[in-house]
Amino acid sequence: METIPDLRSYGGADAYLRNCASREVLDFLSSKWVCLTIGALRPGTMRFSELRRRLDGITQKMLTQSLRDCERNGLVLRTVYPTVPPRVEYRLTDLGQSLAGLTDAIRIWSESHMSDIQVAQGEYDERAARAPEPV
Amino acid sequence: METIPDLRSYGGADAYLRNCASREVLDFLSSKWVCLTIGALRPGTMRFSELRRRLDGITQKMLTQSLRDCERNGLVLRTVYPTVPPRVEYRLTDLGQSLAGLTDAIRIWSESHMSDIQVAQGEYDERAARAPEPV
DNA sequence: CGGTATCCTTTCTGATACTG
DNA sequence: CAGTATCAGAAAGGATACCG
Repeated sequence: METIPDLRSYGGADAYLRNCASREVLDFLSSKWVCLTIGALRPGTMRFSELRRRLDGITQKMLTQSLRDCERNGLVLRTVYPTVPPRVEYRLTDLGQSLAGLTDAIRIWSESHMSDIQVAQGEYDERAARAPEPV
Repeated sequence: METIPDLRSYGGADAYLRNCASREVLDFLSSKWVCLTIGALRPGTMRFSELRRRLDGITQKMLTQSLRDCERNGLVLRTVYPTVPPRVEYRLTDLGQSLAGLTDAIRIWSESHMSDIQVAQGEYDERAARAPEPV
């Protein structure tokens, strides 16, 4: 017989609680390059240098770190071919694939609502500048 | 007649480019508390103190900052009732609602795949400990 | 109640140099 | 090619005190 402790969240996990492990997962997914890294790997296998070109502005260090973290969390698989020079390929695991659709949705939302947000920012800043304090 | 410049991304926006404004939007959505803040407001209006209790572990400063940023980006509406003591209510805008489903999906993924990730971490760390360097 | 302001620590990030 | 190592600056985040 199985225990089903709390069906409001999954397996008792609740990211709103500070000590729940899912909070750490969410924090990891919120790091700067994870969304773009996962998204870049979604179509298929890529080499390190290909990823570096795709993720415009990323440094070697951050790409390495992002890929290592993704690998450690089971999202990305790293394959080294012992050639000279070395060839290293990255691809999503099944777990990574199950996430990629969701992160891509966030990225596409960012792209498609970019101008809405710019308008909102402009209005907010103008209001803030016009009414610094009610004297 | 409409101009449709580049259909690979939305309105020409491409978060993979470092200077595209959508990159900033994506970075903002990747900040630590945004996902939980938006998610907490999804069911309806909430007061500051209610949010603070819901987002376990958040400091007053970070909640204020997160809400201000969301407000500035047009995701959240802030309403002040000039009573004593003051009553301040927060709710999602239509733009915020259009995002909330996506961020909630990420949070739920984190909760439902938490144990998969913990297993992956354990395996990765064990491999790293067992093969520190091929001598 | 719902904040601001300040200080301080930690984490993140980038730049640079070097390596098998 | 695909990293690692180190350093320094920037940014994020937290603790605390105070305010209308």
